[in-house]
Amino acid sequence: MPSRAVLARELSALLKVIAHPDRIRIIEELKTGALEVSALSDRLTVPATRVSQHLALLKAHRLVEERREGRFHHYSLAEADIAEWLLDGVRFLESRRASDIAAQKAIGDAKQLWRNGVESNGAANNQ
Amino acid sequence: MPSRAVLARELSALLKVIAHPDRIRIIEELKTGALEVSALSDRLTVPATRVSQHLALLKAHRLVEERREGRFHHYSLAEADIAEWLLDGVRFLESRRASDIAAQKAIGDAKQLWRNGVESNGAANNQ
DNA sequence: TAATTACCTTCAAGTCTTCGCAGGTATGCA
DNA sequence: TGCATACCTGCGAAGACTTGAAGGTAATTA
Repeated sequence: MPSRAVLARELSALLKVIAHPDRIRIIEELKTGALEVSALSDRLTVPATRVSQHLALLKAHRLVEERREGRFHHYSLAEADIAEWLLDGVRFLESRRASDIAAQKAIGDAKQLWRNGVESNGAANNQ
Repeated sequence: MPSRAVLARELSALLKVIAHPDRIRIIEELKTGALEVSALSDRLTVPATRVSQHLALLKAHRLVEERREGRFHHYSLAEADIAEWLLDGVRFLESRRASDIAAQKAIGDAKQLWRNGVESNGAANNQ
């Protein structure tokens, strides 16, 4: 009987692991197949040391798997679902961003009206 | 043209906001309707000050909305989608936990066999 | 008016994360 | 054997997050 509190702790631990720009990009890059550290380093333009540290963390939480071949370490997603789920998050974010831009425009329009001194306008009593 | 890097930064910022046990539980509680601070404090058994601080953060990122009525502040989810999305994450976690328990049981069984010295058993060569 | 309730904000301490660097290991090649 | 490549690990500084305490505000009640 995993209590809600326990589940929330575990989920937050998982989210914390994912919640880093570099690590999100690593997961995205690995969605299309395994890559080695240097390749990821190039694609993200992030020092290989840092990539390696991120990968160690992702691996510790079993989000990626390591396969060694000679001196190369190939990393791949341990669970493809997670990448899909992440992508849903991106979609959510993009729709929010779109509405942000609309809201920004509305504010801009309102300011424009205000500057022009159109106080006879009935819709000017917000805040 | 939001670059991948920018999107990854924004998504990680959003995930960081969500990635806290208390805040995950707050989002879960609000899924069924608006609640005031003291009600959340009771349900999570977390000091009201802390709940208030979490809510302020969630509100700043527009994950929740505030409606004031007398001295009560009712909070509700600003975007229902996000709760659904979170729930997908929980499901993912639960399936992973289930397989963990299975793996754990397999290890336990193996240890049991090992203790009993049943080395003639063909299925005893996992790690 | 004074007290109470419900909530908010600021602050300081403790903790956790991130990052580059220096120094390691393991593999391959000459 | 020596050297280069590909990667890893430990360390410490800088910064971010979490938390309770103290001291607010605003609305209700006596």
